[in-house]
Amino acid sequence: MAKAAKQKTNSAPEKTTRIQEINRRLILDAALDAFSTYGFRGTTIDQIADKAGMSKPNLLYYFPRKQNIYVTLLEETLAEWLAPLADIDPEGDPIEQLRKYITLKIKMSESHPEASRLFANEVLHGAPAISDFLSKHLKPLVDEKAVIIRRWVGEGKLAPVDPYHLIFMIWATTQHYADFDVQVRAIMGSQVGRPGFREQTAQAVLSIILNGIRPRD
Amino acid sequence: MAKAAKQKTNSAPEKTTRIQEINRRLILDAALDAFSTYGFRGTTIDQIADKAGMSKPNLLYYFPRKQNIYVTLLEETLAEWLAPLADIDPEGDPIEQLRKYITLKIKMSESHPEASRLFANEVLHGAPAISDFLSKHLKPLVDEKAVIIRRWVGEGKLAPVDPYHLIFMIWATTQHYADFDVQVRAIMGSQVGRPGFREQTAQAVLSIILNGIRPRD
DNA sequence: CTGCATTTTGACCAACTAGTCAAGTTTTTG
DNA sequence: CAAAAACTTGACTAGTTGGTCAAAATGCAG
Repeated sequence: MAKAAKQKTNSAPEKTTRIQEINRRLILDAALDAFSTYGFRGTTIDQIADKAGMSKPNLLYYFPRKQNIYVTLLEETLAEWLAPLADIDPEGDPIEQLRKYITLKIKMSESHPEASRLFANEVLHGAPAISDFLSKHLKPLVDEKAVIIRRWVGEGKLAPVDPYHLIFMIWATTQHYADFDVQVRAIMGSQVGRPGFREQTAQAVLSIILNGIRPRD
Repeated sequence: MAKAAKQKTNSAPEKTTRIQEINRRLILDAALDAFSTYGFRGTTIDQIADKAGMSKPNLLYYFPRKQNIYVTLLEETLAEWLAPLADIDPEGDPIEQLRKYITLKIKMSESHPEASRLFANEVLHGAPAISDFLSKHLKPLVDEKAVIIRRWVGEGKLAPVDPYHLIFMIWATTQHYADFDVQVRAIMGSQVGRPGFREQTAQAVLSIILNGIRPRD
């Protein structure tokens, strides 16, 4: 949807200039910061323009509507955010695959908390901009992985567990550290910033979930 | 903070009339609905007044500022929301106590999803209105329960687990079903509404977490 | 270096929104 | 039942915000 700047011709090519590339990036970075902190309604175009170091009309030259910036950001983010799930290998060792997945998600939660918050905010408010994406891309992917997990359970490689709830639990737990960062900090204080905190978190989460789904006799 | 309507005298008593009681309730109910769906900035006073069936100036007669409604709601909600954690019995059986806690949280997530979303939204945006509450009330409570859990671990009644991360995991997982309801529905479809879904959820969550922290030899 | 396309911006507007106010209506109370 | 208190509202204001526009500045191909 996000139409770029005006072009010489009205045909397909959509060539982007050097300046366009730079400025669109500046805008998107600034917008991610703002949207993830204040939400869509709580963010003004002026704020984004300021942060991006340009005038409001100039920003609107690249993204004619505020909504365009928001949707572009979500689209950009979602693919990347879901990649690790797609990477779960049906032929790998179940516990090992899930360990890798959880570890990666915790890393992402630490390195891109704004992306997590942007997404959380959108879903929290009913996902008006991405409900299509959820049903057309997310659901099939999860369904696919659920089949694999269910097979693993059938083969006795995992304790009997509902695959969907397991995936929700992994999402909820890992993203909690990004989305509820303020609360985590209020409770754990200075520990949060310290080096090694992520490893400690990963250790605790992995220990509970993996032991929770390890096959028992 | 939330000052009630004008009173006869300017002394302490703060007596509330029948009408005040009814109307404040109408306003707060309408506001919870709106704030939890659209967030603070996304909700207008007119919206709340409409939903509550009164004029905007009349609403402002009861809550002179939009902020007042919001803060009152958060305060009202938080105490109730935290009660189950406070109820964990240091002398009870660890697994049983945690089972009860998790079950209760999942029930609340289903019966009061708006409250969960209101809170999630506030924390997601940096908890500007309740950071005091977090450090002055939530932290001490969690610290207190962490000591208990740590003792349980020491006594060999639970597998070695960091109490804070365990509590975060319980919060994250249970509240996920309220906060990310749209996503859960997009993926699990019609199952979500069906009777027994909550029991199925509770079963899955309990199974993973409790087995994850059950003492191992 | 010249002419055209691209980029940038100050000034502006219309819609929206939190909050005010004075004048009315209803409820309570002595 | 009359006066006082409590409640209700239409009309309004001031500030904010998304978006427009025409004109100026800059970049770039030949």
